[in-house]
Amino acid sequence: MQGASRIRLDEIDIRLLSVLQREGRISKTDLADRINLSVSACFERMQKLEQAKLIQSYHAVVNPAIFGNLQMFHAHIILKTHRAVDFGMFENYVRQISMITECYALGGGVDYSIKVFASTVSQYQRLIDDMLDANLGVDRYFTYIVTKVIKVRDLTVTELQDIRRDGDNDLLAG
Amino acid sequence: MQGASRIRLDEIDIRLLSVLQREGRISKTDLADRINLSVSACFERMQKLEQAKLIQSYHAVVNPAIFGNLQMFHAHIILKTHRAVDFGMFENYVRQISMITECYALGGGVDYSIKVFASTVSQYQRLIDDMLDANLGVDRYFTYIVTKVIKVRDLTVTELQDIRRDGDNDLLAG
DNA sequence: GGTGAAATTACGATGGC
DNA sequence: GCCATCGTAATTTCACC
Repeated sequence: MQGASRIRLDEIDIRLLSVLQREGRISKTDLADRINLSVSACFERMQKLEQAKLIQSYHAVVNPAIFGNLQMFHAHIILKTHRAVDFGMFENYVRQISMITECYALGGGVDYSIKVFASTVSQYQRLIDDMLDANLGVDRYFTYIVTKVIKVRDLTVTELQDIRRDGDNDLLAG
Repeated sequence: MQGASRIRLDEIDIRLLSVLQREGRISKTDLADRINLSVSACFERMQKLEQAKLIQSYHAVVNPAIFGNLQMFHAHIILKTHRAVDFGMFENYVRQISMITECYALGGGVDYSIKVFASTVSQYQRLIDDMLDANLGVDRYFTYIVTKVIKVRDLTVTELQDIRRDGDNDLLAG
């Protein structure tokens, strides 16, 4: 964590963050009401949280099916060689492909996991073929087509707090 | 897609969505400036897009390291039996576990992929052990610890448009 | 660090093009 | 479908506690 941790968060800050996480465009007046604070006090806290980058950004969520539904794919990827330069090349490649929305390096036998969005299976396969043709040293890949989305969400601040508390207990007990 | 597709989107709508996707808390006045529209015209379009649920929600992104960094895990899960009731039980279980932030049903040999956040490996393992103890009919599971996040982003409206266009070309050519 | 009131600016409805 | 106006409401500053 960067300079972010320099701020002490009290209950009010947590509630402020919780509300903004769920209602990113709520007016400051309504927000102040919600957390039982005067508008100006609320405003100052909000500014402080933004400046400290504890609030990183605000976004509208646009219906992803706006131009028709897309198919989601997961893939696991294993490289031929495992030097820093090999990883670097692969990572730079995926960063520039917009259809690849997520990429993680994994511990164990698989090097990378990627999430891909495409209109069709053949469009996805074209992306994979292009990747294989790009001399990135991909040894093997495994495609997992997503047949159903059961759950997708971000952790709320309350959940972050709960997980951390529970994890700390774990250390004491273990 | 629901009733959402009943609206024809022009260039101005796309730009409006693009701006709000990146700057979810921009004032309507600034938004209007940005897309070269009067405030009232901009306001009307924005309302229309919200009512049509093309804009689904607004959110503040809170620094997830606010209480210290969490470790991310991916897991693949295979059930013993594959009746609708087996899938239903598993899916209801993961829906109520907040540390599991994503869950997808996959085609092929693996039934489910989940994304889990935990403070420590042992906290993660406790979640898995609890899952195994819950009589969900889990046959096997594979844990993939995330060692590095290369990329995480949502698709922009422009990218959604591009993917769709490219996918349509694909159908014509193939 | 919190409040309340004042000046500035944004919002959202309405009527006209 | 876009623009201009206008009363109302929200925003942001500031002096004070």
